[in-house]
Amino acid sequence: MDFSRILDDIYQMPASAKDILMGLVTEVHYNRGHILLKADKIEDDILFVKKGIVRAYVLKDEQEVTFWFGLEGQPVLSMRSYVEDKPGYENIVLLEDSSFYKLSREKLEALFKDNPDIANWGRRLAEQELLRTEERLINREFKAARERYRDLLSNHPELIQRVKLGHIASYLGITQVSLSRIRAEIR
Amino acid sequence: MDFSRILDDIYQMPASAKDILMGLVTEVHYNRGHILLKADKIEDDILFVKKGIVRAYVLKDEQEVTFWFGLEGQPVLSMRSYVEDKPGYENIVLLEDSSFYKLSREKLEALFKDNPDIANWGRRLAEQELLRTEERLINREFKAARERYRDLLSNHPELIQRVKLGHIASYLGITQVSLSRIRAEIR
DNA sequence: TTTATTTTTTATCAAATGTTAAAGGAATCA
DNA sequence: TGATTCCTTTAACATTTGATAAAAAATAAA
Repeated sequence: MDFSRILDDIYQMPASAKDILMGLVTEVHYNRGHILLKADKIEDDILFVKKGIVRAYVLKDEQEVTFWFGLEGQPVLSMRSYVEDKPGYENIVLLEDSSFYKLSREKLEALFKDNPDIANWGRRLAEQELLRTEERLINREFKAARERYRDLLSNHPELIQRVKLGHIASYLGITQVSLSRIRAEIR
Repeated sequence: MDFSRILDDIYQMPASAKDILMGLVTEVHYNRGHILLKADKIEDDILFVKKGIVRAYVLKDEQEVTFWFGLEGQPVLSMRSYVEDKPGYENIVLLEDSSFYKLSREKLEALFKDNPDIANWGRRLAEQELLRTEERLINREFKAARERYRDLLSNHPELIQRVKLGHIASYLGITQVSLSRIRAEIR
């Protein structure tokens, strides 16, 4: 997915503003297993997945609790670094060899102050992530794991091919054994 | 909590921009039990709690699943109306007689386009809510109900006084009976 | 206050999920 | 190919949570 399309999907800016962001972006590539963001570190960049897939997790008594998968087109950022300029809580690791569009947080912050169109682009980015995050929260709050697995199957069937079931179970908030039972039931 | 303080806590604007928002705001008051936002309706306003407390819930097979409590100073909005101008999924009801600061979403949207300072204020509002929402999601994802109840007790002891335990149980994602068991254990 | 109503706790039993261990499959590498 | 490693499923048992009902406590109404 190209960067121009990613920008437009968030907020349609005049060409002048869009060109500034297009000029700022760089591309990076890492292999499967690379840790893109580290917990307890202030992250200086925000990224967008060009190709590949990433997994966000938090450590809980030696266990990795997965709370997000990032697919093509999605923004990857340390929320607390982005919003409060403080160390974040999440680790983000590549599940496949992946490439990203990268923006400097510092430069972006300066543009927000200077350029009203880019400020509105940043506003829409946050608003859209906010809605998605609240929807994930509510989904989790009121659908059982069984139902959320079915939703995953119908909305993101490719995810189940590309991601280990242990990670999916952790994302659903159940053990891998329970997920196996659910899968056996459905078959 | 006064509106000027609420604005400043989100983002410090020059007086000129702040005065515009101060001029736009109105105050409203409703009694306990009043339904402030209705599911499946496009909401035209966004509000901030001046005094009182509200509860957001979604209906799930005749049952109300609580996913948020709004205390003094917090923004109250239909997320999907605010972000996508579509009907929302949540109901919000007053748990006490409460008063609010109210802003027209349409006028606010126009100001975002016209006024860069207000656009940045709107950006910060969304970013801060985003961080809070993601933290709630992660908390829920990796802390057991027992631990989250303890957190509530230490972070918002007043909530447990002001809100019925049935609502708290629903917020924690457990039955009222389970919450009673947890409370009995802790004593 | 007394009575009625609502909310919270306790008890009992059933159902769902977790834990641990072992077996079966799939993928990787020499 | 065969051996090794990693991933997924299955089984057995323990623990937790839910559902339902009833008792106790708290709140509201007469």
